[in-house]
Amino acid sequence: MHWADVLAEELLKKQTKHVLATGITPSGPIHIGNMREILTTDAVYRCLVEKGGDAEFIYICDDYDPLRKVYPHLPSSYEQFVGKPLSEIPCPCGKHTSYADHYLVSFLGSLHEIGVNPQVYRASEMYKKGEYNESIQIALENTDKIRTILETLSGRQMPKDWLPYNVKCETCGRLSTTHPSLYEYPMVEYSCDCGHTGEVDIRKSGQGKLPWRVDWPARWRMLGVTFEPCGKDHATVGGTRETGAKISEEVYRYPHPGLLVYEFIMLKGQGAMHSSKGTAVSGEEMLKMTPPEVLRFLIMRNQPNRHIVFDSGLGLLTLVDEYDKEEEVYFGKEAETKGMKEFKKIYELSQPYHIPKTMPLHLPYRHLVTLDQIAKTWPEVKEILLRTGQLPKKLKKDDEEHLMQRAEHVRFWLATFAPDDVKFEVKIALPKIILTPEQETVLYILKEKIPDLTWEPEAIHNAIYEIAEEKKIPIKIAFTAVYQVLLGQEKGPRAGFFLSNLEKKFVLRRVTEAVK
RNA sequence: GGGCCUGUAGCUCAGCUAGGUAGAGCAUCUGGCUUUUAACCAGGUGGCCAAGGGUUCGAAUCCCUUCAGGCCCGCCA
Repeated sequence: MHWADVLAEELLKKQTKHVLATGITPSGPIHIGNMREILTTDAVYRCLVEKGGDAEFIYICDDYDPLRKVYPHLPSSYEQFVGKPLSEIPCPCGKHTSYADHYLVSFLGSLHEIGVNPQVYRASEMYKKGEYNESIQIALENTDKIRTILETLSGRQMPKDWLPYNVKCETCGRLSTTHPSLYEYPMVEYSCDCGHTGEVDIRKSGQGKLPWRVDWPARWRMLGVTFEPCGKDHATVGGTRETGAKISEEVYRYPHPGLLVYEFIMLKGQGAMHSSKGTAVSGEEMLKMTPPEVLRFLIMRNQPNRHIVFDSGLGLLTLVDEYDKEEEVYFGKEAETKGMKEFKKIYELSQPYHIPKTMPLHLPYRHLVTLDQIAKTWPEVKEILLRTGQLPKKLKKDDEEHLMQRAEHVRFWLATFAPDDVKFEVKIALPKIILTPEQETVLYILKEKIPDLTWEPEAIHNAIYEIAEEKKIPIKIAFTAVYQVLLGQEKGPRAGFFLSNLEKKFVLRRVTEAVK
């Protein structure tokens, strides 16, 4: 059984109604770990629904969290906002209502693209609407109990006058610089590093927030959460997962949800990825270089508790090939290979939206890598494909959209993470090169031959090969001559195939020019 | 120190949430075809499944111990 089915069945054994939650702080661009969290939840959600469960998938945007620091992606002027809730900081681009919204909007866009559409809750609104008020009161009244839990489980010492409540300073608007000193229902006294001292009435909403370790269990009860994945960093002994579960049961009297721990996604050769440290590959980039169904595939085929190594180099092409193979197996075009597990379910879960009724048109992904470099836009790529008969004349709309989307992902990859040895550029004019006499001979004969050649990969390749053989010129020299003239470099994509994708007229003109 | 993950062919890994004759891709070798670049097809070579113990008729798979590597342990996926 697929892991998501196993999890769904475990949940259904307890009850049929479920709320699956995921919470992500919009403090910066989405990163790769967010992708895993959200897709893991989505997988369980889909399985629950499929099995007749009454499931709800919610995403809680932690936009009431304070800005921790000036992240690498922010201008230094954001120093002044450190400590303020993300929902009350201006948008970096000026187009959104707040800092949090800026990232939330693009985050939701990303989610939509990978086929995840949860119900969105904003922590800032929940606090301001007073939905947290009761939880805040319960927390404050159980201060000692919470302190004991945190101190015994996590082993850290809390300050003497610590309260499970972070006041938002009425003067400077910061959450992280205040020090609550005394709670006496309904007032909390506090002082702030800005010099202000005062007190807030917890019956009024939006005056402060619960610290993360308390906030998390509080919302489980408020929203009836029954399942929520969390990263391995929370899963350590004494971590938020453990304290949260205990606070949930002992303070909020709510059975803690299933807290699935998932492993991190590592970047090949670079270890785990971190938003705060500035990542080598951001989630945004990962999304732009990996077709959505392939990104889902990567997550779905791996058990959550196993780490994933993402290779943004040539490994990405292999991943896409593996996905295509899986698709062929799913549609019965390829035999299932031994050790291929749960391919049916994995394929279905990999679809952002609908499962295709018939197999989508396949074009080797590597092929697109070449074509994208010959032609600059999709219509041109399409034209080549049609001219060379690599696409049926009557291209289905779905297939075209799919191919076009893949071509775009390839283009992004080429511009960013593709290794140099797959890159080339067809030069608009004859590059400044010095040809050896042997190469000139090859090109001269080739020029004579081209007009009568059928413009097909094999014919072209054979023609070049025959010239070399006839003139006793090493094959390699013959091929480099062709690459020199067109690309200005010694290597390139497989020659026959490559030239057949270029226009015959163009090649003839270039070769003629080169031997003039 | 603690937690989790990993250790299977030369390399990258699947198989371990159904215990039942060890799998794929790449590399290599042979042939098709003296065919550059990660070319294509057919076939071959190649593994004491990290080590040791246990459960079992039977273990890569379950349990225990050990060794090695990775990640995490204020906030962070």
